[in-house]
This record gives sequence, C-alpha cells and structure tokens, in this order.
Amino acid sequence: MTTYNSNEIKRIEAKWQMFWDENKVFKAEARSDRPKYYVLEMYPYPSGKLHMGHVRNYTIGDVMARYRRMQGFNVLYPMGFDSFGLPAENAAIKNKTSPRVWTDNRMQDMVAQMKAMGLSYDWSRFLYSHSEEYYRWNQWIFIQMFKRGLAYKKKSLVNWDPADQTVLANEQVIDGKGWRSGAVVEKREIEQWFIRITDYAESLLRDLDKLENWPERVKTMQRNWIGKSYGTTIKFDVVDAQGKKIDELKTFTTRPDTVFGIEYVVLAAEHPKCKEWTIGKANESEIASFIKEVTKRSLIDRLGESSDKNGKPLGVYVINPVNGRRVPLWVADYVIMDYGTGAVMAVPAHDQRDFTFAKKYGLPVSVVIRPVDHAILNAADMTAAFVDAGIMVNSQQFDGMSSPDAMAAISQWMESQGFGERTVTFRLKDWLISRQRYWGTPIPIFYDDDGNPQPIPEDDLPVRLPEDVEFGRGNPLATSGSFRYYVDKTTGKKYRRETDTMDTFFDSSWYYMRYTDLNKDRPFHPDITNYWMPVDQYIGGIEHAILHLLYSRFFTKFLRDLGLVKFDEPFKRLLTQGMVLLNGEVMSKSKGNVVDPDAIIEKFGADTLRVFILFAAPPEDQLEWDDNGVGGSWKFLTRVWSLIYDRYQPADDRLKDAEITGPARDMERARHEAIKNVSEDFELYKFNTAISSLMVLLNQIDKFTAQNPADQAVLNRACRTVLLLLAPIAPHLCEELWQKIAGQEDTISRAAWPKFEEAMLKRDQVKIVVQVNGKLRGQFTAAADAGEATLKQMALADERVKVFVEGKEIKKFVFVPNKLVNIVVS
RNA sequence: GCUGGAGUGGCGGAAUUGGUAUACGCGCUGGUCUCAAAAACCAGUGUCCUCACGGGCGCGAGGGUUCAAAUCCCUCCUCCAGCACCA
Repeated sequence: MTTYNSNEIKRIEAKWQMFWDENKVFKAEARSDRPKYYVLEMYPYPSGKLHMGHVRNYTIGDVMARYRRMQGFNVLYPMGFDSFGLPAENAAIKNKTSPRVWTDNRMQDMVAQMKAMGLSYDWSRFLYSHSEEYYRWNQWIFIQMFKRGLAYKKKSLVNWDPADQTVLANEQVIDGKGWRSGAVVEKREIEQWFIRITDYAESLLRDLDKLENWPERVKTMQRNWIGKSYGTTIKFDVVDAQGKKIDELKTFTTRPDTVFGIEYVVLAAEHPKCKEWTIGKANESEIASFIKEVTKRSLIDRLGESSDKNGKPLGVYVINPVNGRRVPLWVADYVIMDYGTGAVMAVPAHDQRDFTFAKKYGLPVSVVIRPVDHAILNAADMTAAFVDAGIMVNSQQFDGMSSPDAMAAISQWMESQGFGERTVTFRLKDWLISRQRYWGTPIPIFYDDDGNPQPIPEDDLPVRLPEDVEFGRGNPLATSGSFRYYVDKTTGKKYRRETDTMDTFFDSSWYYMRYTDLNKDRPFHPDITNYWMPVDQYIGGIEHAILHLLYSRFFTKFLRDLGLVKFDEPFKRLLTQGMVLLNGEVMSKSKGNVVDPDAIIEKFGADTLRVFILFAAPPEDQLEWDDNGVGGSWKFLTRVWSLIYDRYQPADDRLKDAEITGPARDMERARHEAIKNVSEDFELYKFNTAISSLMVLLNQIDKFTAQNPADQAVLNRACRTVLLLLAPIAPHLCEELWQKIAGQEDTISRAAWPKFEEAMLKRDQVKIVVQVNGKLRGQFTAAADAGEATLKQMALADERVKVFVEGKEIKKFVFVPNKLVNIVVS
C-alpha cells in the first residue's frame, strides 16, 4: 500500500487536476434537461496571490458546486477577475511597466493557485473586466443608462490631490492629505458622472423582502443604507429684517408634532440661498468666509466624532406658518446639503442637536411636548432635549393629544392648509462613478459644439484604452494625444472626448450575467441568461454587503426594465463567509501575520487545507487559524486513506437489506445516518458538522470487523459512501481511492450522490434515559416503540432509580417515546 | 446613540419543534512501539467532594414558566460588526 505522504499527495493532486482539465469534467452544458444550478464566488481583484480569505471563499463554493453536480444538476461554476482599478496603475508606475502587463501576470499566478486548490471551475467561461470584449459591453450599458437619463453629469464637491492631479475617494484622504502624494487635499467643485440609483430606491428596499435566503444582517445593512423615512416638507416664507417677503424655503422633518416649537431654521453651508440672501448685506463677507471654511473641511472631518456645532445668523427670517411667528435663519455646519432639502427646522426642546446649538448661541427653547408622567416640562431646567413621545402642549388645537397622534393630525392639517406636504425621503444618494484615472473602462461620451455630452455611437465601441500613454502625472487619458479627441467617421469632425473612466464597481455589477454567455457580439443572450440566472448560490465577504450587492441589484432591475432579462433579483441565496484570523487578528500583509496557502498545499496538499478550513468553524463565523488543527485534518485524511486501503476487499456486493443482521446492521445504519447528516448539513452549509459526521462513520468502520462475505459487502458499501460524501470536500484523495480501490471507472466527480432510507435508520433496541424529578438517575435498553406501561415498570425496576423513588409518592410519570421517562415524586 | 449578531470545557466548536450538555477535532495526561525521538496506535480528560460506589455544581449574570430550560419569557452585563450631527 502506498502511504499518504507529501510526495504522493503532490503526484495524486497534480494527476487529477490534469485529468479534470483534459476531460472538461466541469464544463457546464449550454442547454440541458437537467435542472440548472449556478454557484458563484465574488470575482477577485488580481492583487498578486491568493490569501486565506480567498481559499475559504472558493473552498465553500467548490464544495457546493461539486455537491450539486453529484446530485444531478447542470452546474455553472465560473471564475474571473475584477481586473481594472487603481492598485494596478500604481504598481505599474512603481515597477515601470504597464497596468495591463502587471495585471495579466497577477492573474496568471492566481489562476495557477486556484488550479492547485482543485477548484472545479469551468475555465472555458473565464472572463476579466479589462478585456475589450468585456468593457465594450460595460460602455454599452452605460450608454443605455445615459439614453434613459440614468447617467448624468453634475458639479460636485470632491477631494482633489494637487500633486497627483486627480480626485480621491474619501477613504484615500488621511489626515487631510493624499495617501500617496502626501499633499494637502483641496476641496474642488468638479463635474462628475453619476448614476441615478435613487430612482430605484423604493424597489431596492421593497424587494429585500423577497430575499429569503440572504443573511438578515446584510438585508438590514441595505435597509439602513437606503434609509427610507416618512416625514413632512414644510414651506416657509422668507422675510428680510423689515418683514418684507423676499423668498420661500422648504424644510423636511420627521417630527411634524414639534412644529409649534420651532425657534430657528438652519441651512447647510452648501445651500445656494445662503449666499443669495446675503449679497450686498453687511454680513456678506462674514457669511462667505464661514461657508468657505466649512466646505473646505472634508465631510469626514465635519461629521466626525465632534458634536461641536458652529453657525452664523444670516440676518433674514422665516415665518412659521403654523403660528405666524418670525424666527431667525442660520447657516450651520451640522446640516447636510444632500439629505432632505438641505434646510432644517430647529426645535431645541425636542432635538438634541438643535438643543446643543441653541444653548451655544443663546437661542430660546420652547417646550411643546411634555412627558406623560410629568405635568410640566420647564425649558429653563432642561439639560438635554426631550425626544420621547409625550403629551402636546403650547400647540393650539393639538394640546392634550399624544404626540404620535399629533404627528399624523398636524401633518394632515398642514397639508390641508397648503404649507405642508407629506414626503418620503431616502438617505441613498446617486452613485458617483467617474474617476480621473487610466486603468478603468473609458466613459463612452464626447462633447458636442455646445459642450453637451453625447454618447459614442454603438458601432464605435469599444472606446479603447490607448497604450501610448505616460503615467505618473494625473490622468494619462487627459494628456494622451490620440485619445483626447473623438473623430466622427462620416464628417471627420473632431470632438472633445470624455477622459474619465468608470468606477470598477460598475464592471462588477453585471459580470455574473456575462458568464452565462460570453459571445463577443452581445453583452449576453437574454434566453441563455434567463436559463441560468439568478445565481442560486452567491458567496463572498461581508465587506460587499452594501456597495457591490446593492449596485448589482440595481443593474438587474435596470436590465429588466430594458427588457433584457426577466428576473429582478440577481442572487437567490447569499452566504457571507467570515474572516480568517491568526492569533485573533485579521491576517494582513502589513501586519506580517499571514499564513501562505501555497506553503500549506506544499506540505499537506490541497485536500488537507480544504478540510481544515471547512472543519475549523461554520462558514459565516470568524475562523482562527490553527496549525494543530491542520495537523488534525491531515490525520483524518490519512486515516481515510489507510483504512479504506486496509478494509476494502473485492466481494459480491449484491445484498438485500433484509439479509443484513447483527453488527453489520449497525454498520449499515451508521452509513445511512452519515448520508442523512451530511446531505442535510450541506444544504445549510454546515460543513464543520458534515465533516464530523464523516469522522463518526470512519470510526464505525474502524471498529467493524467483517466475519463473512455479507459483512464484507456491507463494509465495502460503507467505504464507498465515505468516498462519495467526502468527494466534494477532498476531491483528489477521493478520486484516487475511487478509481484505485473501489475499482470504479468513471470519475467520482460525476458519480451520483448517495441516498439514505428512513427504514434503515430505525433501531430494534433503544436506550431509555430515566429521570427522577428531572434529574438523570439511570438508563436501560428497551425494545423500540415500547409502551408507557412497559417502560414505567422497567424504570422502577432500576436499582439506582429505586433509591430515589422508594418511600415517596409517585405524582406523575412523564413518557417520551424511545427517549426518556421522568418520574415525579413528592 | 441606532441596527444586527454572539456569549457553552484549556482551545475550535456540537446540541435550539424544551427531553442524556460538552458530539467531532485540537491540546493535555498515562501507556504501547523505539537505543532515543518523531510518527502511529490504545486509554483517560467539565468542576468540586469521595479510596471507591456515588453525589453536589455547571452553557455570560440574576429571576421566571415547566415534570424537564443552553433552548421559551423578563431584567441586566460583556463582546463583535455595520451605520452614525439623516433633521
């Protein structure tokens, strides 16, 4: 017998990886009578090498894919790369190469590692977003959005790095400086491209309810992100110091019950009216410099931990429409322009922010709701705002009402009076997709003579990334001689071209549909895509809970509205795997606490790595790396190897269930139990307990000795079952034994998943546990399905039980069939 | 602060239609084999009392419901994650 050692493993694993590849074992059928199943992992960024997080992600997906194939599904299980993005460009600058060369090399390395892990991808469907065939259709989708008004350009305040000449994301600004250049970042108002995802806010929120097999956590995060709130928009007359009406202003509130307590109204610094209303006034320059100062600070800075609030009175006033009171208008840094209307009615008595602000600037506080259990709430004594529900006071006809009732009554009344309107507001903002960077999909737009954006004709797609560019000084596209102009083919006229590229989240919002049909002449074929989609099982990190998963849902709804697809949610079942930790900390290169998957594969093989990563923790939990645990997984596979080698003997396996008796019957029952447990666990991704069930079965095999040919047949069955159940988890070892020992001709990857029979799980004798007053006092074996009377008699005959029952009155006898009895005594 | 999730041996974790708490694995202890070590194999391993038989106590804390609670209810504590001046 060959021993299962490092060298042997390398030979076996390489052998089967080559076999799978050459025989296209995992190729998905284009059309099939079999039911389809689409398993997908979030495609990775080609960072260089696989880390344990990838290993965990792909191992889970691979087990699901292999399991479904064995169950008879036509499985689609593809892989690709999210290969555009800033790191490639930075690496290219650093290493004096092109982003394309750098990226292609990284991808090649990672594909080799994926193959070494034995992942059963259909490599004929490989894709990557920097291929022209892919980004061409990215551009096409963008144009469809543009044509329908969903992609638009608007001025927006962004982080500008003056050294690198590019816009930076908020995450790339550290302590007010660019992360790479170290230059102090400026705030600039620049025209940017946005996608009107807010048009879909309502359906993105509503359809979360359809996603029964998504983690509650992810759905909650998306709900919070979309942030729907019901409230009232109130219209105020704006008057000057003399009381003359000069304009109107709208505010949004979720607390219409507090309108009688308004003491001032605040505008965000970005609100255009701040400047307009102070032009030519004495405070014009004071206000202008305040606005400049506030807007200069980054959003993170402004809304950070500090609860310090700053503001200035504008010198104009508004009239509260509910009681005719004139209150001052302020500008302050605690109001956000892009939520609601950018203007807020301030009620210091009943909102903590307004309270803090009012105290700081000596503004009055007036109570309009009192606590239910206090007759009075005195504004002078308040140290914090009263934000709970209560009883209305100082609110005219609404006095005495409960504040929740008043909320409805007041908004209704304001609506009938014409100055209020019930409104729904979302926190979700439009998606800024333009980047002043090279390594991304060029936005397919040119500007006509009037400067209006026009789509590049679809015949001219793709808008290719030029190769003859210079890196290191801002966006190479903006300085490229060949790229900057679009030439109309028929007229020969030159137009200025859009030189921004797209956020890579745009690329990743539909790649899962592209896998279903990689034809170069279309993004995908509706019929084929409708066959495969939605993705039945999607697996990825929780860090994408909002961005990627929300954008993908949006794309799906958009493409459905275009009539291209028939489904409206892309991912039926979602699994978010937990992080891999070392000594309680997330593995990261910068911390230097990484375990290299290659090193583990080198020493123990891919199968051991796969077993460990699945066995160490349930997939959604954090996983603590443990070298000893890896040793345990290794030992388990070694036992499978040597035990099956040792025990499997050619025998006549034709055997009727009825002929199986004695210890063989127990062996056979253990086999059926294992099939049941593993199958059920796989459905719920409980791979850790599935493996433990396999260990239990293996222990049973170890204990069982075959006395005759019938026993041997039973033993052989058990051995084959171990291989079949373990095949999705440790495929190389199982293929080898399946062929070599069990003498099977076809690959185990195509073998049928075993079935169990309920009848075989039944026992003739069952263990009955005896409790006295709920405490465990004894146990005995009885015939299955024995009646209450029999069990009572047997329980009372137990010596230990007697001690606790003797001399006492039996008040009650509790009986759980085939499980336990409980004798209740006084 | 809001939202979601979780607290079980020395460790990773099982067990939730209420019914033998700690499956499976790691570690540890003892043993077999060996000149020795490693590997492998066998036995033991919640805790306290007891030579032992056996018993008390044990699933974050406290209470409750029940014949019976890790599981259901109430109050509280701790940890993790996400969001956070959203009006």
